[in-house]
Amino acid sequence: MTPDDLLKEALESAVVGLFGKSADLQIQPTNPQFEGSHTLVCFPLTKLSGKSPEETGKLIGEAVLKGSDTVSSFNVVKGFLNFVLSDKVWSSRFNQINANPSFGTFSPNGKEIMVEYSSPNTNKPLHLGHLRNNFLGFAVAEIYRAIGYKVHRVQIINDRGIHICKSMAAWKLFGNAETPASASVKGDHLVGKYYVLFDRHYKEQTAELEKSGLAKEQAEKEAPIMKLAVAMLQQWENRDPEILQLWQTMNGWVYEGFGKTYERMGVSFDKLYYESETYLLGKEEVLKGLESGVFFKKEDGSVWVDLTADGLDQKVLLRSDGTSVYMTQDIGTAILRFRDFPSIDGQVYTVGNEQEYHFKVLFLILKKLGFKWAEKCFHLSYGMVDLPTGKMKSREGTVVDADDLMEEMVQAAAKQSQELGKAEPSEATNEMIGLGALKYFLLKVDPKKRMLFDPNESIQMQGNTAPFIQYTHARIRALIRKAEEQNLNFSGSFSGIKLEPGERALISLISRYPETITLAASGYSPSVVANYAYELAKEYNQFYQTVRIFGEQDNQTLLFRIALSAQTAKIIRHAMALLGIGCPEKM
RNA sequence: GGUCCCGUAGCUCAAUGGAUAGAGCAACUGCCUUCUAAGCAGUAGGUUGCUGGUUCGACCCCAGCCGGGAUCACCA
Repeated sequence: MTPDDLLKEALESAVVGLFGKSADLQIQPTNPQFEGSHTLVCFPLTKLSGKSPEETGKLIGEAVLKGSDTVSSFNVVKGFLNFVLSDKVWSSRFNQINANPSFGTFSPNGKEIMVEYSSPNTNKPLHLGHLRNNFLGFAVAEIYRAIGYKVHRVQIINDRGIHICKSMAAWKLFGNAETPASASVKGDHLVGKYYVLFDRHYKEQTAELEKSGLAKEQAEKEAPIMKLAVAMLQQWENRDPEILQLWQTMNGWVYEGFGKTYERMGVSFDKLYYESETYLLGKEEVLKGLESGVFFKKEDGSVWVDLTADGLDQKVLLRSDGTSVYMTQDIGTAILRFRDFPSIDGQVYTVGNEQEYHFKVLFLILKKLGFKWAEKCFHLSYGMVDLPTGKMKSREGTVVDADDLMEEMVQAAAKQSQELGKAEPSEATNEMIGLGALKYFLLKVDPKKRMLFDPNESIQMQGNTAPFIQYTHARIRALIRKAEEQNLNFSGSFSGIKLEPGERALISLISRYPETITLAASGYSPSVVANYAYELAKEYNQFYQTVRIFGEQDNQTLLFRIALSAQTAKIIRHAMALLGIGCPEKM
């Protein structure tokens, strides 16, 4: 039984004993400025007791103190009844946790979930926004795995469409057969270069056409380079061998580049879906829906869904020329996924909040098509990452490149280590610290909130950051090494230890770790885990700084403190791993 | 204009309807002969955008305003 359960039981019997019937008891963690760990809010009980909140609290407190040995003392402040639980309760809880090597992970619950993240276009390298997306999706997947789900990590790769044709067009015109090898550039960056080049020429051409008297809309259509890209898209749909070849080659470059980026990021996928392989299925399903009357056709041949009755708009699903749009292929992809994994209990789409409307429509369409699993689909919508200069715009060159940023973070970590005079910081350690700082920075904020990334200030290693937490872990590991050198055996259980307030607080925090993971999972919010890890590290540092562990004379207490430290390090490592962040042994 | 999200210390962020709204950064003051100072302790910093309402109790729920953002394409 956890301390929570013990107290709840004691409280329930006290309330029944005092007032003759049970009531809903509101127990919450005690505000740190008061003594105790658990607080009963007494206001709701005044109706039952017929007394003031203070008196009610006092009555209940006395009854609990007499009726059980769970509580060692209590105090009442206003209507709040604060309990100090007995050391016996805490140390037995600690023994329980200590004896459970898999504390924090739940046994398999037989459920399956699919988490989609990343899902980039294949025409340019990954940027800061993708980093938030990937870290978020990866962490949510890890958190669900921790609570017992079987997790399928997937992405849909937007490998076809006008965007890649733009890069292809520019490469064909100006590339001189350049390859990543010949240019010594990562493939995704090379393809991105031509995407930018396309845009530059496109702008020049439309400007000239406008000067010669064309309307803006007309000029945009008539620009020769755009006409080339559109022609390539049509050739692609007609399976033109030469175009397919070029398309495959350039996508191949991108995949190779992405692969390196993902590897450094520490994310991976169990299965990849490609738009080029799902869009036709989507088209089929839309045509089926047309037959069954879910959709309708306009005079020009385009196919639409009418969602006005649901408070939404009409939405095009097939263009008048029969080609599919984004929505079409998303319908296909969703159906394919539930075909591939019929027993999944949920599908999470990690996609920015600018697509909220899109997913609302998608899920509604799937429901209208009669797929019961439509309600299992969830859009994990997250806010944009803004720069001090405003929104990132790839066309204006204000994007923060993922590869560059990761490299900068690792360099910054190396520099920091050097300035602090750390001994022999290994490359692996710098990598863990630099990337850890970046991941933590992006994950500690509630996903649905927009966040600001200031390149000058965000590379920070003190305070509420991953390096702070990692450092706490490394310090504990140093303690453990010392204990092992001295052949101290700190496994096993402890009793009769007189606990310091900081030790009680630590055990209490550790004890709440499993429910923290559950909370993070149900809210799809790794920030809950991040904030917990920070709280735990902070609490431990206070303990570390007030108690001299190896200076302790009592052997049992010494061993207990080492065991408590070891347990803290273990949970820090576990929690950080859920965020995709490693913890070095030394730093 | 319709729909949705956000507004908390100078800055970046916390706070299952509960106590005197908390951290970090930046500023200032202390603490390394000690288990790692990427640390700890302290000072200062607030009308939680505004106005009402519900409640014993509201940053949180409701209504209205103000400010910021997203979205409403035969784009993705």
